[in-house]
Order: sequence, then structure tokens, then C-alpha cells
Amino acid sequence: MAYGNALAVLADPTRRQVFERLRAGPRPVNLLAAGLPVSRPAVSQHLKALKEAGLVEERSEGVRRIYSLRREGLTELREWLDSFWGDALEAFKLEAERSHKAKKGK
Amino acid sequence: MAYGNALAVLADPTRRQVFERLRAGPRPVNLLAAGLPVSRPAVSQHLKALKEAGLVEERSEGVRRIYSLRREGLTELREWLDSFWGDALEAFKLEAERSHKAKKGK
DNA sequence: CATCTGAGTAAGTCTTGGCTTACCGTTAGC
DNA sequence: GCTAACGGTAAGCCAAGACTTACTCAGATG
Repeated sequence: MAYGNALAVLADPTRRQVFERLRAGPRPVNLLAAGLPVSRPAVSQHLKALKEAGLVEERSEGVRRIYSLRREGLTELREWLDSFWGDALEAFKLEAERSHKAKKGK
Repeated sequence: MAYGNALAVLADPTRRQVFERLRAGPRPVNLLAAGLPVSRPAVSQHLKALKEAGLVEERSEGVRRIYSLRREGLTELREWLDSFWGDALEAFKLEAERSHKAKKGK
């Protein structure tokens, strides 16, 4: 149930902002933090969380760490969301059966 | 950007549990709270949050409030997620151009 | 080798929010 | 009408976590 981690991590607005910035391509912490309303260490911490959730990748390039987006980190969450639609018909059938039994039982 | 609300609301595990329970069909608070590791008022509070995020619907039936799932509440979040894949190619192109310029500039 | 820049980590603060207990209003049933 | 079930709200507590400053380390550069 790793989609839970993804949800928790993406729930924070500033962290999501950092994440969104990576859409445009790999970036060093430097650039990611620029213009954000929080300090650079804060961004570092967010990146750590994102990385641990598998949403982001990190590679060293000299003295800088280049972070890039990992779309695969989103797939579980996506599948979970999709499952709600897939379940729709099935849930309907089950529900119909349930209320049928309820009436009968009474 | 209502997907932000959805994310924030679904980030909590117990709240997500309540939400998942509604997959099986509409339920009174009673049933939703049964067996959960938290008190019934806690569940009420979670339901309020879910409702405000548009993830859940509430209807009165005598003395009980029947809650049911609102899948539409998930669509924005779903679209946001999808957009990451849609952007993939475009981001790649932009990035290619960017690094091209960078090299040229040097 | 001295210094500067990029970035992670530590420690501490302060806010957010999830939970509990206690309470109140509302409907159902004798 | 009294009492009991259902469930929302209030107040307060407590832990989690987002943020800051200060420190440290690694690589680049003169």
C-alpha cells in the first residue's frame, strides 16, 4: 500500500510545489528552492521525503545534487484511484444483493 | 486546485479507511465506525472533512445519516496525476531545448 | 592550502490536526 | 411524554511535522 506514502507526501503544498517544479526537468536543490517561500534546508527536507516515497530521484553532479521526477512513484496511487471506478459496477451489484437480503431478512 | 484538498484529506490513514469502507455502498456513521480503532466522534469528524472535500455525500434517513461515496470528488486528482504522463513528452522536448541553449550559451 | 559554494543534518520552536470525553439536539418506540 | 439510539459539536490534550538557524562536510577554484 505504497500509495499511502505518496498521498501523505504529496499532501503538503510546499512539497507539492517542489515536486511540480521537477516537471520541467531535473534541477539542483539550488534552483528548486529559489523563489519558494521557505528556506533551502526546508526544501532539502522535502526532497528527502519525496525521495523516500519514490517520487523523486537524486544524482550527484560535482557539488550539486540533481533531482528528477520519478513518474513510476505515482503509478500505485493512480491505480488506486482507478480502482474506484472499476469497482463501481461491482459495488452496485453487491449493494443490490445486500439490500435484497435485508428486506428478505425482515 | 481542488485536488490539493483531496490529497490532504485522503492522506490520513483512518480517514482513508472510512472512505474505503464506503466503496461497498452507502452506510450510516454507526456502521462506518464499527471496528475502527477510533471513537465514533472521530469518524464523524473525518466524515465532515471528506464531505467538505466533496469526496462524500450525506443524506438523512430518520435518525441516521447515510454517507455515500462521491467518485466525482476524485476526478480532479485523477486528472492531475494523468497530467504527469501527458507532460512527459513535452517536458522532454523542453528539457532538450534547455540544455541545448545552455551548451550554446557556454 | 584557503576559501567559497552547494547541500545535507541537528536541534529546537511552534502550529496543525487527530483523538478523546462530555454534552446537546433529534427521531423512534414503548 | 420518557427513554433510548444516532450522531454532530465543543473543549482540551498531545504528537507529528513543517520550518528556522546553526553546523558540518564535500567539491571547486584561485
